[in-house]
Amino acid sequence: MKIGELAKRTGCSVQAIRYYEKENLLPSTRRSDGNFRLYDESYIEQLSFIRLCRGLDLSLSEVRQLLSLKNSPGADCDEVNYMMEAHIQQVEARINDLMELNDQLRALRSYCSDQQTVENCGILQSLSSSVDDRPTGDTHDRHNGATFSG
Amino acid sequence: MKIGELAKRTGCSVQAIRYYEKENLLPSTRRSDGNFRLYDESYIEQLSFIRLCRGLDLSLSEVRQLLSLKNSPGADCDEVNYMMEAHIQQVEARINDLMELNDQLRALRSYCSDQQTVENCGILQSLSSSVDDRPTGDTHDRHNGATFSG
DNA sequence: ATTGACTCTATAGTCACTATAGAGTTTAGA
DNA sequence: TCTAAACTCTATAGTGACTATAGAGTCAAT
Ligand SMILES: [Zn+2]
Ligand SMILES: [Zn+2]
Ligand SMILES: [Zn+2]
Ligand SMILES: [Zn+2]
Repeated sequence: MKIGELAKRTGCSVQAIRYYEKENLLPSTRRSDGNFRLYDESYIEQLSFIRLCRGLDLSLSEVRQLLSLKNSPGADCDEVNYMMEAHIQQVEARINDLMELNDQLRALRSYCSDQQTVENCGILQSLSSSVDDRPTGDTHDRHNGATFSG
Repeated sequence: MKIGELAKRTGCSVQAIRYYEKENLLPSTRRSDGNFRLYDESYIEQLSFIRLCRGLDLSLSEVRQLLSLKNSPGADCDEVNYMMEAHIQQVEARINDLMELNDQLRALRSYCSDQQTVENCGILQSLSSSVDDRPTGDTHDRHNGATFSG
């Protein structure tokens, strides 16, 4: 099976598959005479595993860890648990952030009644007012927003 | 006031301020003899406005729109409302996605009881199983994930 | 032989910045 | 006055997980 068929059967894009290979999430395949990648059925499962993890918002680096654990069946699964726990907590923190954000947005929206001019718009007025009792911001970090210092 | 002081007083990084200028969210300033940017007090408010919007997860392009509306006080504020509405809906959709995701993650976590080997880990087993009745994924799009076709 | 569909690599772009290099400027103290 | 520290400047590369594109090659059918 060539890459296009694999893409179609897994719902991935062709470029994503090549990207996963480059990032060592999928092992390199043999190639045809014309240098086309040739996949066997096992790749469907492997790629589906990755897709599933991505659907759970796991980062590629987390998926890489899971894959490497999958390949050491004797190890115990502390690491899996630890990662899942950390991931869940991140997701929950993000949910809390967003819900707080949502409250603020709704409050803001309520400041604007119908058909006013921008000049009198409560939304813009509120956004332009002083910011003293607001949180410091930066609470809405992305999943892997590490500060890389090397 | 030089850029460092503005940064300190607003909680922005120096680079972010320069970035906002480059992206036309902040007007260019006059410069000192040595080509340093010089800001007056009004920039504190302007930058705070931007920060506040960003704290609400508004994209820079949305902030740009708000700023340009702020500068046409006679216009009516339909556009503000429309944008806020769309933004709120995006945030709420994202919250719903994440809550569904969270349920899945918690279910997954419950499959692993204490101290098992990877081989027997319910989490990995579940992730490796077939994917038939799962959603198609790609529901967790980022804020501005437009497909630019130009 | 040619068309069209597919594939290849390499590269640039997305977003909102951060980090760095290498240069110049200003300020304080010796 | 010299110098060192602290600051600023521009320009460029990097972040994540891809998408989009260019320009070339491959393959099957006509
Ligand atoms: Zn995670
Ligand atoms: Zn209004
Ligand atoms: Zn928005
Ligand atoms: Zn387990």
